[in-house]
Amino acid sequence: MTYSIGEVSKMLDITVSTLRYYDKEGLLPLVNRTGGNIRVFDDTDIECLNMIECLKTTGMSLKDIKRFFEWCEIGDSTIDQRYNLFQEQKEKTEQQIARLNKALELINYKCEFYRIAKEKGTTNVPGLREELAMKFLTD
Amino acid sequence: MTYSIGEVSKMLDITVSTLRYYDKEGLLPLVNRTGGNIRVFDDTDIECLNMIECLKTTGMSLKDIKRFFEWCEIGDSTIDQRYNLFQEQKEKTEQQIARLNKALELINYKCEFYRIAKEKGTTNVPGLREELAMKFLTD
DNA sequence: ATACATGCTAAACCTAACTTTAGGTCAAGT
DNA sequence: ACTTGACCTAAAGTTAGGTTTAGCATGTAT
Repeated sequence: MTYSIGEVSKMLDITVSTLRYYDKEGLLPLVNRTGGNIRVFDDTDIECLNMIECLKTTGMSLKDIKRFFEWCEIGDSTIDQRYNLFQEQKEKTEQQIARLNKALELINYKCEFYRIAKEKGTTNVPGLREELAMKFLTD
Repeated sequence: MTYSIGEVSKMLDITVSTLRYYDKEGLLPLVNRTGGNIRVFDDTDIECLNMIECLKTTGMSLKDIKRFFEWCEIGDSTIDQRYNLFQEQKEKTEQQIARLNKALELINYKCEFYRIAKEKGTTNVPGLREELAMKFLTD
Protein backbone atom coordinates (compact mmCIF):
# COMPACT_ATOMS: atom_id res chain seq x y z
CA MET A 1 0.00 0.00 0.00
CA THR A 2 1.29 3.46 -0.90
CA TYR A 3 0.14 6.97 -0.06
CA SER A 4 0.58 10.53 -1.30
CA ILE A 5 1.92 13.16 1.05
CA GLY A 6 -1.60 14.59 1.39
CA GLU A 7 -3.03 11.22 2.37
CA VAL A 8 -0.31 10.65 4.96
CA SER A 9 -0.97 14.13 6.29
CA LYS A 10 -4.63 13.30 6.90
CA MET A 11 -3.93 9.80 8.24
CA LEU A 12 -1.41 10.89 10.85
CA ASP A 13 -2.62 14.46 11.39
CA ILE A 14 0.76 15.95 10.48
CA THR A 15 0.79 18.90 8.09
CA VAL A 16 2.19 18.48 4.60
CA SER A 17 4.84 21.10 5.38
CA THR A 18 5.94 19.18 8.44
CA LEU A 19 6.24 15.96 6.47
CA ARG A 20 8.39 17.73 3.87
CA TYR A 21 10.39 19.31 6.70
CA TYR A 22 11.04 15.88 8.27
CA ASP A 23 12.11 14.55 4.90
CA LYS A 24 14.45 17.48 4.34
CA GLU A 25 15.96 16.95 7.79
CA GLY A 26 16.70 13.34 6.91
CA LEU A 27 14.17 11.68 9.18
CA LEU A 28 12.57 9.75 6.35
CA PRO A 29 15.54 8.31 4.47
CA LEU A 30 13.47 5.60 2.85
CA VAL A 31 10.78 7.66 1.16
CA ASN A 32 10.50 6.90 -2.56
CA ARG A 33 9.74 9.25 -5.44
CA THR A 34 7.90 8.84 -8.73
CA GLY A 35 9.60 9.63 -12.04
CA GLY A 36 8.06 13.08 -11.67
CA ASN A 37 9.81 13.60 -8.30
CA ILE A 38 6.65 13.13 -6.23
CA ARG A 39 6.94 11.43 -2.84
CA VAL A 40 5.40 7.99 -2.48
CA PHE A 41 5.00 6.83 1.10
CA ASP A 42 4.69 3.16 2.00
CA ASP A 43 3.89 1.37 5.26
CA THR A 44 7.52 1.48 6.37
CA ASP A 45 7.42 5.26 6.12
CA ILE A 46 4.19 5.32 8.11
CA GLU A 47 5.80 3.21 10.83
CA CYS A 48 8.79 5.50 10.78
CA LEU A 49 6.50 8.49 11.30
CA ASN A 50 4.67 6.78 14.13
CA MET A 51 8.05 6.13 15.74
CA ILE A 52 8.97 9.79 15.34
CA GLU A 53 5.68 10.89 16.94
CA CYS A 54 6.21 8.50 19.81
CA LEU A 55 9.77 9.58 20.53
CA LYS A 56 8.83 13.23 20.13
CA THR A 57 6.15 12.70 22.78
CA THR A 58 8.83 11.62 25.23
CA GLY A 59 10.71 14.84 24.56
CA MET A 60 13.37 13.46 22.25
CA SER A 61 14.67 16.05 19.79
CA LEU A 62 14.47 15.50 16.04
CA LYS A 63 18.28 15.52 15.99
CA ASP A 64 18.41 12.56 18.38
CA ILE A 65 15.65 10.73 16.55
CA LYS A 66 17.62 11.15 13.34
CA ARG A 67 20.75 9.86 15.06
CA PHE A 68 18.83 6.78 16.16
CA PHE A 69 17.71 6.08 12.60
CA GLU A 70 21.29 6.49 11.42
CA TRP A 71 22.45 3.98 14.03
CA CYS A 72 19.82 1.55 12.76
CA GLU A 73 21.22 1.87 9.25
CA ILE A 74 24.82 1.34 10.39
CA GLY A 75 23.84 -1.97 11.97
CA ASP A 76 24.95 -4.20 14.82
CA SER A 77 28.00 -2.15 15.76
CA THR A 78 25.66 0.49 17.22
CA ILE A 79 23.53 -1.79 19.39
CA ASP A 80 25.11 -0.49 22.60
CA GLN A 81 24.39 3.14 21.71
CA ARG A 82 20.81 2.28 20.86
CA TYR A 83 20.40 0.31 24.07
CA ASN A 84 21.74 3.23 26.11
CA LEU A 85 19.54 5.69 24.22
CA PHE A 86 16.40 3.81 25.15
CA GLN A 87 17.50 3.23 28.74
CA GLU A 88 18.02 6.98 29.12
CA GLN A 89 14.77 7.80 27.36
CA LYS A 90 12.94 5.36 29.63
CA GLU A 91 14.26 7.14 32.72
CA LYS A 92 13.50 10.57 31.33
CA THR A 93 9.97 9.53 30.44
CA GLU A 94 9.33 8.01 33.86
CA GLN A 95 10.60 11.19 35.49
CA GLN A 96 8.41 13.30 33.24
CA ILE A 97 5.35 11.22 34.14
CA ALA A 98 6.19 11.67 37.83
CA ARG A 99 6.54 15.43 37.36
CA LEU A 100 3.22 15.56 35.53
CA ASN A 101 1.47 13.57 38.24
CA LYS A 102 2.80 15.99 40.82
CA ALA A 103 1.63 18.96 38.74
CA LEU A 104 -1.73 17.27 38.31
CA GLU A 105 -2.15 17.21 42.08
CA LEU A 106 -1.83 20.97 42.18
CA ILE A 107 -4.18 21.36 39.26
CA ASN A 108 -6.76 19.14 40.89
CA TYR A 109 -6.46 21.20 44.03
CA LYS A 110 -6.98 24.36 41.99
CA CYS A 111 -10.00 22.85 40.25
CA GLU A 112 -11.55 22.13 43.62
CA PHE A 113 -10.58 25.57 44.89
CA TYR A 114 -12.26 27.34 41.98
CA ARG A 115 -15.25 25.00 42.02
CA ILE A 116 -16.00 26.18 45.54
CA ALA A 117 -15.10 29.78 44.73
CA LYS A 118 -17.51 29.64 41.76
CA GLU A 119 -20.24 28.31 44.05
CA LYS A 120 -19.68 31.04 46.63
CA GLY A 121 -18.99 33.77 44.10
CA THR A 122 -15.70 34.67 45.75
CA THR A 123 -12.26 33.21 46.41
CA ASN A 124 -12.48 34.70 49.86
CA VAL A 125 -14.14 31.75 51.51
CA PRO A 126 -13.36 30.89 55.12
CA GLY A 127 -11.54 27.57 55.19
CA LEU A 128 -10.16 27.89 51.69
CA ARG A 129 -6.51 28.63 51.49
CA GLU A 130 -5.15 31.88 50.16
CA GLU A 131 -5.36 32.24 46.37
CA LEU A 132 -1.70 31.47 45.76
CA ALA A 133 -1.14 29.05 48.62
CA MET A 134 -0.41 25.73 47.05
CA LYS A 135 -1.05 22.38 48.57
CA PHE A 136 2.05 20.79 47.13
CA LEU A 137 4.24 23.54 48.52
CA THR A 138 2.91 23.75 52.01
CA ASP A 139 2.12 20.11 52.74
CA MET B 1 12.67 35.73 54.92
CA THR B 2 14.11 37.40 51.82
CA TYR B 3 16.54 36.29 49.14
CA SER B 4 18.78 37.77 46.48
CA ILE B 5 18.31 36.75 42.86
CA GLY B 6 21.42 34.59 43.11
CA GLU B 7 20.06 32.75 46.15
CA VAL B 8 16.73 32.13 44.45
CA SER B 9 18.59 30.91 41.40
CA LYS B 10 20.39 28.26 43.47
CA MET B 11 17.33 27.34 45.54
CA LEU B 12 15.04 26.70 42.58
CA ASP B 13 17.66 25.80 39.98
CA ILE B 14 16.55 28.56 37.61
CA THR B 15 19.25 30.72 36.05
CA VAL B 16 19.57 34.37 37.07
CA SER B 17 18.88 35.41 33.48
CA THR B 18 15.68 33.41 33.44
CA LEU B 19 14.51 34.99 36.69
CA ARG B 20 15.16 38.44 35.27
CA TYR B 21 13.42 37.38 32.06
CA TYR B 22 10.34 36.25 34.00
CA ASP B 23 10.31 39.53 35.88
CA LYS B 24 10.60 41.50 32.64
CA GLU B 25 7.76 39.49 31.14
CA GLY B 26 5.55 40.41 34.10
CA LEU B 27 5.38 37.01 35.74
CA LEU B 28 6.66 38.31 39.07
CA PRO B 29 4.59 41.45 39.62
CA LEU B 30 5.20 41.43 43.34
CA VAL B 31 8.98 41.39 43.45
CA ASN B 32 10.38 44.25 45.56
CA ARG B 33 13.52 46.32 45.00
CA THR B 34 16.02 47.94 47.36
CA GLY B 35 16.74 51.66 47.16
CA GLY B 36 19.62 50.68 44.90
CA ASN B 37 17.19 48.95 42.46
CA ILE B 38 18.22 45.43 43.45
CA ARG B 39 15.56 42.72 43.49
CA VAL B 40 14.51 41.34 46.88
CA PHE B 41 12.56 38.09 46.67
CA ASP B 42 10.29 36.95 49.50
CA ASP B 43 8.40 33.72 50.11
CA THR B 44 5.45 34.89 48.04
CA ASP B 45 7.79 35.27 45.06
CA ILE B 46 9.20 31.81 45.70
CA GLU B 47 5.67 30.36 45.73
CA CYS B 48 4.92 32.25 42.54
CA LEU B 49 7.98 30.72 40.91
CA ASN B 50 7.03 27.24 42.08
CA MET B 51 3.62 27.80 40.55
CA ILE B 52 5.24 28.88 37.29
CA GLU B 53 7.43 25.77 37.23
CA CYS B 54 4.43 23.56 37.93
CA LEU B 55 2.27 25.06 35.21
CA LYS B 56 5.17 25.09 32.78
CA THR B 57 5.57 21.34 33.41
CA THR B 58 2.02 20.80 32.23
CA GLY B 59 2.83 22.62 29.00
CA MET B 60 1.21 25.95 29.83
CA SER B 61 2.87 28.87 28.03
CA LEU B 62 4.34 31.80 29.96
CA LYS B 63 1.74 33.99 28.28
CA ASP B 64 -1.09 31.92 29.74
CA ILE B 65 0.58 31.75 33.14
CA LYS B 66 0.84 35.52 33.10
CA ARG B 67 -2.79 35.82 32.14
CA PHE B 68 -3.72 33.62 35.09
CA PHE B 69 -1.78 35.86 37.49
CA GLU B 70 -3.50 38.89 35.99
CA TRP B 71 -6.90 37.25 36.55
CA CYS B 72 -5.93 36.66 40.18
CA GLU B 73 -5.16 40.35 40.60
CA ILE B 74 -8.46 41.41 39.00
CA GLY B 75 -10.36 39.37 41.55
CA ASP B 76 -13.65 37.53 41.84
CA SER B 77 -15.03 38.60 38.46
CA THR B 78 -12.52 36.25 36.81
CA ILE B 79 -13.30 33.11 38.83
CA ASP B 80 -15.03 31.45 35.88
CA GLN B 81 -12.08 31.99 33.58
CA ARG B 82 -9.72 30.61 36.19
CA TYR B 83 -11.96 27.61 36.80
CA ASN B 84 -12.11 26.87 33.08
CA LEU B 85 -8.37 27.33 32.72
CA PHE B 86 -7.65 24.66 35.31
CA GLN B 87 -10.32 22.30 34.00
CA GLU B 88 -8.71 22.52 30.56
CA GLN B 89 -5.24 22.16 31.98
CA LYS B 90 -6.35 19.12 33.95
CA GLU B 91 -7.61 17.43 30.79
CA LYS B 92 -4.51 18.33 28.82
CA THR B 93 -2.27 17.01 31.57
CA GLU B 94 -4.19 13.75 31.87
CA GLN B 95 -4.00 13.32 28.10
CA GLN B 96 -0.28 14.03 28.16
CA ILE B 97 0.25 11.44 30.89
CA ALA B 98 -1.71 8.92 28.83
CA ARG B 99 0.40 9.69 25.75
CA LEU B 100 3.58 9.32 27.77
CA ASN B 101 2.47 5.99 29.20
CA LYS B 102 1.77 4.76 25.69
CA ALA B 103 5.18 5.96 24.53
CA LEU B 104 6.76 4.30 27.55
CA GLU B 105 5.33 0.97 26.42
CA LEU B 106 7.20 1.28 23.15
CA ILE B 107 10.35 2.37 24.92
CA ASN B 108 10.18 -0.57 27.29
CA TYR B 109 9.73 -2.85 24.32
CA LYS B 110 12.79 -1.29 22.68
CA CYS B 111 14.81 -1.68 25.89
CA GLU B 112 13.99 -5.37 25.91
CA PHE B 113 14.69 -5.65 22.20
CA TYR B 114 18.15 -4.13 22.54
CA ARG B 115 18.90 -6.01 25.74
CA ILE B 116 18.51 -9.26 23.82
CA ALA B 117 20.28 -7.85 20.76
CA LYS B 118 23.20 -6.84 23.01
CA GLU B 119 23.33 -10.33 24.44
CA LYS B 120 23.35 -11.96 21.02
CA GLY B 121 25.52 -9.31 19.37
CA THR B 122 22.98 -8.73 16.61
CA THR B 123 19.49 -7.40 16.09
CA ASN B 124 18.95 -10.24 13.68
CA VAL B 125 17.72 -12.73 16.25
CA PRO B 126 15.07 -15.29 15.30
CA GLY B 127 11.92 -14.53 17.24
CA LEU B 128 12.70 -10.84 17.62
CA ARG B 129 10.69 -8.54 15.47
CA GLU B 130 12.20 -6.48 12.71
CA GLU B 131 14.19 -3.44 13.87
CA LEU B 132 11.46 -0.95 13.14
CA ALA B 133 8.48 -3.15 13.90
CA MET B 134 6.78 -1.63 16.88
CA LYS B 135 4.63 -3.42 19.37
CA PHE B 136 2.19 -0.58 19.77
CA LEU B 137 1.71 -0.33 16.02
CA THR B 138 1.23 -3.95 15.18
CA ASP B 139 -0.68 -5.20 18.21
C1' DA C 1 -6.60 19.84 -24.34
C1' DT C 2 -7.41 22.18 -20.40
C1' DA C 3 -8.43 23.31 -15.75
C1' DC C 4 -7.10 23.04 -11.22
C1' DA C 5 -6.09 20.49 -7.16
C1' DT C 6 -2.00 18.60 -5.65
C1' DG C 7 2.82 18.28 -5.61
C1' DC C 8 7.77 20.24 -5.74
C1' DT C 9 11.95 23.33 -3.95
C1' DA C 10 14.46 26.97 -1.79
C1' DA C 11 14.50 30.39 1.17
C1' DA C 12 12.55 33.56 4.16
C1' DC C 13 9.87 34.00 8.16
C1' DC C 14 7.93 32.92 12.81
C1' DT C 15 7.38 31.99 17.95
C1' DA C 16 8.64 30.69 22.51
C1' DA C 17 11.72 30.78 25.87
C1' DC C 18 15.71 31.78 26.90
C1' DT C 19 20.91 33.31 26.74
C1' DT C 20 24.54 36.39 25.80
C1' DT C 21 26.73 40.74 25.49
C1' DA C 22 27.98 45.34 26.59
C1' DG C 23 28.29 48.71 29.58
C1' DG C 24 27.49 50.05 33.74
C1' DT C 25 26.01 50.13 39.39
C1' DC C 26 25.95 48.34 44.16
C1' DA C 27 27.66 46.72 48.48
C1' DA C 28 30.67 44.13 51.66
C1' DG C 29 35.19 43.27 53.24
C1' DT C 30 40.07 45.27 53.99
C1' DA D 1 39.32 54.52 49.32
C1' DC D 2 39.41 50.38 46.79
C1' DT D 3 38.71 45.97 45.11
C1' DT D 4 35.70 42.43 43.82
C1' DG D 5 31.76 39.75 43.26
C1' DA D 6 26.96 40.20 42.66
C1' DC D 7 23.65 43.00 40.68
C1' DC D 8 21.34 46.09 36.97
C1' DT D 9 19.29 47.21 31.94
C1' DA D 10 18.63 47.08 27.07
C1' DA D 11 19.25 44.90 23.12
C1' DA D 12 20.91 41.49 20.20
C1' DG D 13 21.50 36.56 19.46
C1' DT D 14 20.13 31.60 19.72
C1' DT D 15 17.63 27.18 19.11
C1' DA D 16 14.03 24.08 17.92
C1' DG D 17 10.53 23.08 15.24
C1' DG D 18 8.11 24.30 12.30
C1' DT D 19 5.17 27.62 8.65
C1' DT D 20 4.78 30.63 4.79
C1' DT D 21 5.81 32.35 0.35
C1' DA D 22 6.97 32.41 -4.45
C1' DG D 23 7.37 30.34 -8.43
C1' DC D 24 7.06 26.30 -10.92
C1' DA D 25 5.75 21.08 -12.22
C1' DT D 26 2.44 17.18 -12.16
C1' DG D 27 -1.53 14.59 -13.00
C1' DT D 28 -6.37 13.66 -13.10
C1' DA D 29 -11.19 14.58 -14.30
C1' DT D 30 -13.93 16.63 -17.77
